[in-house]
Amino acid sequence: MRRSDRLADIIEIIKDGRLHLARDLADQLNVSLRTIYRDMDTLASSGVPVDGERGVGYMLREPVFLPPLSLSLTELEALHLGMAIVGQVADDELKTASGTLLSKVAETASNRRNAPKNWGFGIYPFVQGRLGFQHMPLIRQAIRERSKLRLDYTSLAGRHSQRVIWPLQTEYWGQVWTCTAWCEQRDAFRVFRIDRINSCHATGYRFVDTPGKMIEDYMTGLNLA
Amino acid sequence: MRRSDRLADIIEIIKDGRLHLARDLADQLNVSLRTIYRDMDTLASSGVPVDGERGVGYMLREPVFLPPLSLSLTELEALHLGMAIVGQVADDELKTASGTLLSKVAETASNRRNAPKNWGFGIYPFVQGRLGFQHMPLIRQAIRERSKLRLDYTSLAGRHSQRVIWPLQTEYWGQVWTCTAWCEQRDAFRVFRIDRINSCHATGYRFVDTPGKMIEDYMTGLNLA
DNA sequence: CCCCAACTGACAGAAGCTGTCAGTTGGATA
DNA sequence: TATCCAACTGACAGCTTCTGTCAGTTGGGG
Repeated sequence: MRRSDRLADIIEIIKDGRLHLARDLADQLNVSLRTIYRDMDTLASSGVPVDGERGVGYMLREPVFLPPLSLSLTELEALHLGMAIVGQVADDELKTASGTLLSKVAETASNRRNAPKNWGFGIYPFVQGRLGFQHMPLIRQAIRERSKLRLDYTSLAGRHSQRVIWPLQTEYWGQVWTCTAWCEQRDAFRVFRIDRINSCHATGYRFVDTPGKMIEDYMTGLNLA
Repeated sequence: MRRSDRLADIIEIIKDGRLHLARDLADQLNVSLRTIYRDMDTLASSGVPVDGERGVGYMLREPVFLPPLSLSLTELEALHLGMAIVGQVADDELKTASGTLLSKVAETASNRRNAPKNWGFGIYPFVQGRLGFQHMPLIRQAIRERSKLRLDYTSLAGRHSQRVIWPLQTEYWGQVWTCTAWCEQRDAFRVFRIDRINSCHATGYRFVDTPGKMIEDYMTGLNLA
């Protein structure tokens, strides 16, 4: 087995985010412990964000690593269109992310033959107004971490309420963003318009995926076209 | 210099899409011709789409290669949101591309710690109806290749006309797609609603970027908010 | 037919990789 | 405080791989 292939294998293995001992990697790849340490050194010097801690093991630092991808022109166009739209309809956090993502791709894809300066997509503001964007980063984080949120909400009918919700998913409807959640007060699924949220805070508690209270359960209860 | 680094360099060099002679690469990288041939073999066996033709040189086949990217969680979310929207508002070609792009990313990013099955975004159809999507792949191709198109068009006012246009850019307005082009008949920029295009064919002729007739010129003529 | 430049095979010397061994270090646990 | 763990480091010899040289072949274009 070529050394470079083994290095790729190591990345593949530790990419699961779990802890890995050099000992285990050595066994798995049929090389000596010393070789693993040398490989880790090589990887680190190539910019792979691998952390080794004495007495603990190896882990990949947060950023998710994508191996070399080969994208077709159309896929690149889809990417550009998607990021252009996200840059228009999403909150600042996602806008920034769409920009940095594009710049990472562009940096490496730009010096190809006939690289277009312009990707042939123009996106003009088609969602305007106060959309409650300020709450979206917190809500997204809560969805990721399964954190409960305390909402101060005013329904479309004008009714005011306070809820503790388990945020499951955000939806984009072309005009408004909503958040589907399990509501502890109503003990049922509820969909909240994000622009109607007055305030929104993490409670500090987590929730756990519970059958009957997961986004899949909500989806199956719907009959979409 | 490590061999694996040199292989990366070779990819970097030929990624410009131009023709490269093994001789030149050898000079540039300070190795012998034979070594370049061996490297090319290694690259090909690793799946890099490099084409060598006797008497001609080396070139990278179409698909654009992205080197390993490191994306933050938020960037991955932006990507998922963008592709979800593209999957709703674009034509079949782009829809498919958004799907394959996501699957390529998912395949490699999915087995990370706490990989979400669901990315917390729901996108519901917010653009419906007959939008002239069937013309969009052709238009996009024409923009890429700078091909003139012959249109059969019905304006919103109901006026029927035939045009030869230089397609420059497509725009998405949240409800409709348009194409901005230089119109040979009017000798001016025109914006066409794609859902009002009755038919659309390549003329077989190309146009060349001409000052005053490029998308940048059109953009500077606008005063966007 | 010739030219070009990609390709192939063989071989020996150089370079890099690997395992073994014998350590050290920093953090967590007892 | 001592002990354990597993990451780390340095040295060295043997092995593997890479590399340049040389002497060819092959396929396409003029």
